[in-house]
Amino acid sequence: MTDNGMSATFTERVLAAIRRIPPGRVATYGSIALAAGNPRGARQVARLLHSSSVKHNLPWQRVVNRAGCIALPRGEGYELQKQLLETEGVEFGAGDTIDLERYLWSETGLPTQ
DNA sequence: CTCGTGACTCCCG
DNA sequence: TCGGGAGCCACGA
Repeated sequence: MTDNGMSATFTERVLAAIRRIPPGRVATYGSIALAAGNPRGARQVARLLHSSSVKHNLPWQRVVNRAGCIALPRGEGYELQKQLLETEGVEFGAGDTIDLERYLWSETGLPTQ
């Protein structure tokens, strides 16, 4: 009771941040964690996605690693994620990497060129 | 309470 | 250039 219900947990904020990623854009685990208030929570973001992506109906495909690559292994969602992103207009370059300079979504105003 | 886990990331050699 | 190791930390059992 000492705490009011307004304080969202890290998890809640992560889910909210992921939901804010617009179609055709991507975010990294680290950027989501940062937006959720925990710059070191990248791994938790990954874990949350793994356990709650489908359950919470999240745009999980818009989260990639810092290198702009899909983190999922081949055959375990990799192909699906890539296709979902391409459908949204995200282009993949050599090595199936996404140009983060161009597609990375930032919540802080984002001057994306 | 403790312990294992993980779709990460950074730092070295 | 590339790979391995360690750090981190919330969540579920």
